[in-house]
Amino acid sequence: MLPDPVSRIRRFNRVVTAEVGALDTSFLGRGRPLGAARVLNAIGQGCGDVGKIRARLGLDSGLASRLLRGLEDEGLVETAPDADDARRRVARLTEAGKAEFAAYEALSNAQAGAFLSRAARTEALLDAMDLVASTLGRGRITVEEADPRGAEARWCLGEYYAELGRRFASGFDVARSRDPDAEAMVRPRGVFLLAMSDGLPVGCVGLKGSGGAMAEVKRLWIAPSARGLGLGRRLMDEVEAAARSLGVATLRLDTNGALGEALALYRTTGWREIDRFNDDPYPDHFFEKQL
Amino acid sequence: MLPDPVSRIRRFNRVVTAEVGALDTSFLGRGRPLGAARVLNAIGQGCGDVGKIRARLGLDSGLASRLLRGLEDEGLVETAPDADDARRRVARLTEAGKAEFAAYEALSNAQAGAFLSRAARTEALLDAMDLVASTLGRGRITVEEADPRGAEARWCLGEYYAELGRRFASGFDVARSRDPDAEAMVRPRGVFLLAMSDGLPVGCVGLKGSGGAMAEVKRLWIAPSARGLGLGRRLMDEVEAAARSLGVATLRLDTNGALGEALALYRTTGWREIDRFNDDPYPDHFFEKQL
DNA sequence: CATAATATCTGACTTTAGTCCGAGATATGA
DNA sequence: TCATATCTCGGACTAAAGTCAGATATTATG
Repeated sequence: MLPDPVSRIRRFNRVVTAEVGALDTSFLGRGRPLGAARVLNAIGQGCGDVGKIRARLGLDSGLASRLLRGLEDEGLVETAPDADDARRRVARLTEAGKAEFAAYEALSNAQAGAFLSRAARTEALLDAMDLVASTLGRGRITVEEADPRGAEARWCLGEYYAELGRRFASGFDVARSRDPDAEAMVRPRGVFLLAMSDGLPVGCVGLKGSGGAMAEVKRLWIAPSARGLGLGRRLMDEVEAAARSLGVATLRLDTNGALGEALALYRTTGWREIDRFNDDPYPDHFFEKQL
Repeated sequence: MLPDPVSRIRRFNRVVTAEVGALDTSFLGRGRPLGAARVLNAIGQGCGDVGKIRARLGLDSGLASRLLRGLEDEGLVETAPDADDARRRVARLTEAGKAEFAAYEALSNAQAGAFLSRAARTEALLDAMDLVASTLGRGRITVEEADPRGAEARWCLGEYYAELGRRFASGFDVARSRDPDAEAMVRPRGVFLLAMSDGLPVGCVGLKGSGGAMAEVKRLWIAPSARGLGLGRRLMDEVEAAARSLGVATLRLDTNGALGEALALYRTTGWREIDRFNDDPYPDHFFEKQL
């Protein structure tokens, strides 16, 4: 019964509940009760609707209202009725509120930095934390359209290229590949989708279109921390839906036999293997799907 | 600034505070306030002294006393003065208390099991959880003497042999090695030390003695999740102290060049490389240290 | 337009956690 | 032995979190 899986999970819970509170005490560092600090931070992160705040923090309507009033009395928050539906109210930070929010952020960053500077084997630890967080937070992973030239997208693509370099026997050099220009992956020609898990990008896929009835799926990548969560399938479903919304009737893609998970995914989701349709040196498998 | 280390840590904190509470709600599942449930569980885990409960849970003396009284009123706990020092009181579970404790345990196990059954890539996830938990809980790692024939010790030794098998080009077969019999690693001839991190064994070392002035350090192993925390050095310090307490004047050990971390440790902690002193087929480096 | 549903707010309330202090019993050391 | 320290306990208190039942304003619906 010793280090069986269940006792390992329970140990993780024990340690984490004991230590994470100590690790990030930023919510308690400025002489304000936890509840008020949480509301302030939710607003600072752009969650202004009173109802959303309630849902996000799991608060009773009365309690939420009173916490908001407290922040208003402190001069940190202003509320106004929603323009579309005057029953709702929207809260936003005043200048003083922004300063206070920034102070919380700085505290939290400082504490995370201090923890990191004490840790050994930082990269392995961060990878482990990413894996645990992605698994625990799998239910909150969102897929959203993004600009392929944005910071998150560029980071994902960089990781994707690096992984191809490791997995292809010949390595991988973007310059030798038929790299789609970003324009082709932006509406109205195409789209670029990012999977986000609590603020961390954990996957992407691009649709490279030309405005016609045919488009190509490119750059499907899942972060190592988020594999096994069914995210590849989800991204493919979403990119297909986006393709339909753009009037695309036929999808194509190319890939390499070294990417076994991807091959398996395509083969079980209605893709048909076809003949080579380009002269890119890297792919050796070609697929098509009618929408 | 994107997936920089600090934001990865903060994401981990966010996800874990949001999810771990939901993951293990066993302390709230039986209609008893958190504080009372925590005290009951501390007692169930053998932490009966009132003072120890206070220290472990970080409670004020008044609060602890009141929670205990509450559990007594429920008929779950009995207290009695300590035999050695009648100022102290010791609490123990009644039969009803044991049943209640078992119910909490069952709840917690069921929830951990349910989480596990939903997770993919279980082994990688558990390894990541171990690594995170060992790092976060590094301050609470204890080193204690244990029976080398106990379950924890046997598990550590099994992991140690498996690792040698992976790291030696020739593999490793215990039967071909000069395996010390457990008797030689038990007082008064020797000792066996276990490093425990929140209930999980994360390292071991043995001292094989014969009752004379010479003894041999064997089986130094650190769990992958606990490497980089300085635990090897700590175990060696403790085993040296134990050797001194047994009247040992000279320590020896053998090791293999494939175990680089161990070699580096010995070379920087006062060990002197000497000639081969046995005919074990696996070691190729031999060390000695005067105490 | 009347009615129902929705969103927020307020006031009154309870529960839980936590603090402070002194009392009483016991142990320790000059 | 006597002062002092230690340990637990209970009383009085506060703070924070959470609950519940209207009140009010707005929007949706037949």
